Amino acid sequence: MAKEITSREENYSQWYNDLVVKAGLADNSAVRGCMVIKPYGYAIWENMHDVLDKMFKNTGHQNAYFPLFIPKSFFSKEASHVEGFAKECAVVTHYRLKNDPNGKGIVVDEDAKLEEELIVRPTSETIIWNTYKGWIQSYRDLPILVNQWANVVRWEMRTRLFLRTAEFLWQEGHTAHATQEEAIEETYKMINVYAEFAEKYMAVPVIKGVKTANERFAGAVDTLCIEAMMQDGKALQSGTSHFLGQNFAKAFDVKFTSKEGKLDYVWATSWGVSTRLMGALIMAHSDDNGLVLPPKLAPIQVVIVPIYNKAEQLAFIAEKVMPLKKQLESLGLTVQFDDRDNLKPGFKFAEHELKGIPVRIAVGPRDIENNTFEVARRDTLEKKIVPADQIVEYVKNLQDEIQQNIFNKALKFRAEHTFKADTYEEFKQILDEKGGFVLAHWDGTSETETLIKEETKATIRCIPFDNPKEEGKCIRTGKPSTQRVIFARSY
RNA sequence: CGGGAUAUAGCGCAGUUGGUAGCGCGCUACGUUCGGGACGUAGAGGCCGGGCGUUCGAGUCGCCCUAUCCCGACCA
Repeated sequence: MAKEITSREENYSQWYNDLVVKAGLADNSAVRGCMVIKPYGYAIWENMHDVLDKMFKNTGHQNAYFPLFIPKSFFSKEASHVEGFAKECAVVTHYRLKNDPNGKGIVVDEDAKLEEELIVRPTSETIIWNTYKGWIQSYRDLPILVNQWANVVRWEMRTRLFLRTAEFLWQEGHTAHATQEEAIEETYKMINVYAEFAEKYMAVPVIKGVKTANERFAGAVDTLCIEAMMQDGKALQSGTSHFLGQNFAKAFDVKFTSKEGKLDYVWATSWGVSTRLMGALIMAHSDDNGLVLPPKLAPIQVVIVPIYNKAEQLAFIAEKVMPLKKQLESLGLTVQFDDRDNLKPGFKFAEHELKGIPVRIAVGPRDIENNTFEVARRDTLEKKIVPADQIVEYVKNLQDEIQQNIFNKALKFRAEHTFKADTYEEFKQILDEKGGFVLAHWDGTSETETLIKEETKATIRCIPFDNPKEEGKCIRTGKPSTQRVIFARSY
């Protein structure tokens, strides 16, 4: 019986995959590139969902739901949106099956061909804007601040659990505004919500910034994003918020009468985060013993393991543990008493570490005798004997301490893996040998960015808000530049 | 869509020159264990991805499908 989690240093992607599967988060599905989220993984997603949902509602948004299927013609209405999304989509062409006339099995009934194909949504801008057209006549109908929790499908050629699956769960906010200023404000507001969620709940430090034209969402005027660094030094785009200008309003002919009685197109935003956040969470904190979950999102925050060899002993321990469990629960903590009798304590310890449970309390004869508990924290793996009268407060504080500690650790890691490069040689060397974020000058053109991408596989992750201005020369072309931007290889 | 690989028990794999299927883990029962991934004994579990062919005989050889994985192009 071995844990068989590959070491991070040896093969990062294998380590990641192993962890996702062994920790009971997800499996590869029988359907190509899709995933099965297991209950434990889903519990984490549910916690993320609940926190985000509350944050959206606190910023004035409401939930709604739109169709899974989108008529093909909707996609041809916004020109650049077609470019970006017309390709890798699942397409429904028929609506009926029949028994195979030549033998056994079921075949598609060719007589049941759809007049117009339906596209399984890769994102919902088009169907939502088609709907908004009917909702908006006057400035009094604005703003519309709607969010949708849904699944979407993008038929990617290369897939990876959580990071890029063919089907994934996400939320997409779609807002409509009377003015450009208000829409832009909304775009910034939501990227700030994402950043706050990432840092305060996921304990993942992120950089907020704006995407370059190359990396911009298809159909957007501007794309804001949060970028996180994984433990292999690669960047992960963790959330985006788009200012769509009037592009979709024009494409779907959504006009409103302003206060002044003038007819104008409405201004739009869209923003989303997905189950990819699960990947970020895993890759940002976990170690070779398994997951390390931030207490604020852990499905189980405290696990209590009894150590005993006779049934009476267990009963005795349970008697001592139950009041503690209740006390901790009354403080809002989720506590599990792991009294499974077919497993040894050592096995349970390893399993709870694999699952990333922040705090483990062990209770055995020794503790009963001394009136103590053994408390182990997942982030540092340190163990401490705590007197019974201090245990509740200790465990409560430890939750906050772990939350803070793993954030600090990730922040430190990012700082240690962020470099400046002033020449192209230096730039490439850092990418190959150290990885991480490279701050470098760039001449501001798409052509140069594409060139650098082709030559080094690094892309501009974002231009951070409040980026310091600095005179310099583009590392690739030598042309003048006014600021450094963040380059990195990414997922 | 190119290039490579794989498909055998729930999972991970072995299976020689073709002779009718095995190992480890897990699972079930009982017993001993229990402060860092225990052990013994006894069990259960397989249309060898699908189809066609070669052969007395195919997990093994040939052809054709299909699916999955890895590397590219694409991407939250």
